[in-house]
Amino acid sequence: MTTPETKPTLNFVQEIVEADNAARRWGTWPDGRPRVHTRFPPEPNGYLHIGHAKSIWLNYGLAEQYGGRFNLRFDDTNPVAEEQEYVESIVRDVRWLGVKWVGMRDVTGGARASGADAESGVIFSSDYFQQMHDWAVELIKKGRAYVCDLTSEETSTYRGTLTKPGTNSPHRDRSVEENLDLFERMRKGEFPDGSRTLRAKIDMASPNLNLRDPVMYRILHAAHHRTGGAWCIYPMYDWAHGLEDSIEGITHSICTLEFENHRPLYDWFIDAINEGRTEDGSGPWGRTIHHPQQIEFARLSVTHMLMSKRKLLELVKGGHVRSWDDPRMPTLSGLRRRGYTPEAVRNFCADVGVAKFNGTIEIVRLENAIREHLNRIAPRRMAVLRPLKLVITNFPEGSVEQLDAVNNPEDPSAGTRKVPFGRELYIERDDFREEPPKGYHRLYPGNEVRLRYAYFVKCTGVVKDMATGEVREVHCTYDPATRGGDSPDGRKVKGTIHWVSAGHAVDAEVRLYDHLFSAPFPEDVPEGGSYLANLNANSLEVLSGCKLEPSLAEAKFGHDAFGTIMPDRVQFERHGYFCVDMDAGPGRPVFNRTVSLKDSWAKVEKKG
RNA sequence: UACCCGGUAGUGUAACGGUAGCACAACAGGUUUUGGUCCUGUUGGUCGAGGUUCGAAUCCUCGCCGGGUAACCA
Repeated sequence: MTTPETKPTLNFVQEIVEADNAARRWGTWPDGRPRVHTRFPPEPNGYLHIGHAKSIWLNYGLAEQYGGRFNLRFDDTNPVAEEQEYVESIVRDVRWLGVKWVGMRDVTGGARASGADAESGVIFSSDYFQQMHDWAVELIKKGRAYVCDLTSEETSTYRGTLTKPGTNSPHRDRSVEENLDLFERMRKGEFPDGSRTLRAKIDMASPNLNLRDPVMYRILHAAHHRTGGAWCIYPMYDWAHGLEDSIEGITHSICTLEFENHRPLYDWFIDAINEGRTEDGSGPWGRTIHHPQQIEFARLSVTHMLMSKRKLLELVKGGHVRSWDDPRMPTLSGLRRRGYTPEAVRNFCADVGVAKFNGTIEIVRLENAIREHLNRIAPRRMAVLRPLKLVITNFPEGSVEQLDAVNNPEDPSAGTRKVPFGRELYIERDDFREEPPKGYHRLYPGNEVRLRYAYFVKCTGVVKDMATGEVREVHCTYDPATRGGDSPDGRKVKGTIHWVSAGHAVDAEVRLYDHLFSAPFPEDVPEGGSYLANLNANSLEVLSGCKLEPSLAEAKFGHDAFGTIMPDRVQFERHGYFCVDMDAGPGRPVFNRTVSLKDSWAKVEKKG
């Protein structure tokens, strides 16, 4: 073979995985392929956003491309923050992205799925509470953990600071027997919230604060969304997470950069459990447990957006947006309602790449991704958003023609449709000027333009409101020889504008969106300021009385088997991509603008 | 002023000791029945100083700058 080796460039995580695979570091699947097993471990305390999509794409993508497996696991170790509502929304969003997790049930053929179907295969960390508890007892017996009676304030004081070492807890040297007894009584509920903790005995002088005897269990007499009242002690993230990964046989435990300092602890806990264990189970504590590799990557940041769950919640609660799925939100439910496709979101994630540098992606990259996909798949339609009446004075009164319009120039298989044409039309207000600026190619007195897929028309005059001077109607004549938009005499026009027949137009509401935050870095605020000051007052513009070509009356939004909305998406020619909003109903069309088309004329005009 | 991690065109990401490339953005032109798409071209970069080497974005040292870390959150 003389074919040049096409070496796909790998991101640093893929490089690690490939090196591991080459060394068979994690063994093999029954089919002989090297084992790769990833997971996405959200806490069910908020809605997923575009940043989570990057993590899901990374984790699932790895499993997919290396023939591995992927788990969807809820990290539900804190009963006070977590709710079933979030579980449902997260499952829906992960499914929407096109991910297949181990044990996932697919429902097709128009069947209606149940809640159990939706969550089949989904894992909950809380299912491992008993195992985690047993391992904690083991660490106590090994002298690696102790019950501490310090209050949270005292614990914090004893921990020291970034520059000063901590001090040992006075309870650090309790006997194994006493620790066992106390921990058992913690579990049985004998002590009030916050009165005691189980801590790992590591090193109060470590420069890594995570290693200064971290808390493994806290007492919380709170009902858990899954386990109810079964437990009143709950494991902390650092203790729980590696164990969850271990139990599931996760090979690469991928998380974001801020967990880099936690990796030594992740490793310490598993090593502590493995102390006294052997591969063949001959050790005093039995068989070694699996020890995954934690890998950290840079989380996604996008200009004009916010990813903080807390702030997103504030936007919803504070009424700055309508809901979690407000089309201006960076949530996956918001993007979906806005008209984004899972393909575009995935392409965007692939496009921005994976590295350890904490940067910020320009939002145009996201907009570019959805334009690129919708350009290929969205049917074209004509819609007049800000209507102005156009009267063709030499067109026979009462006559209607059906003209052929191409559905998608990028996709010949999409075919054509008929669009009705008559003497009175609507055109865009912006497509007519009494006094055209330099370089203006659209309609103005004396100028000839093409009505897309229809005829050449020449502007002959205007009708104005006597009182206000506002243009009420534009009058023109048409050239019957140019039917379809071609001139037999070879005469050219500079402009082509869209139109809708006044007698056939469908009235609609159209919602135009702009960045939720006008500042590229909304969180950059002066001392004492709030990111809320960076909200864009014009992020939503609602237009009513828009005129749509009649075929658009049939546009609707549907649902998949799990109830997730699947809106129809179209391009309004010369405007942008739009989708049907879930507020639409029979006889009440409502469209969201997903993203506008690029507009080089607007750029020119702005410059003057 | 402790520890950890980073720093390549405006933005993001490649180059793994051997020609600094790609995408988006910007700019210029071409095609066009969407001022869209598509095509062509242009501008523009290795944080700094030393060192190792025939050769350094890459390895070493020292600076500089940025991020993370002191929840009984994850």
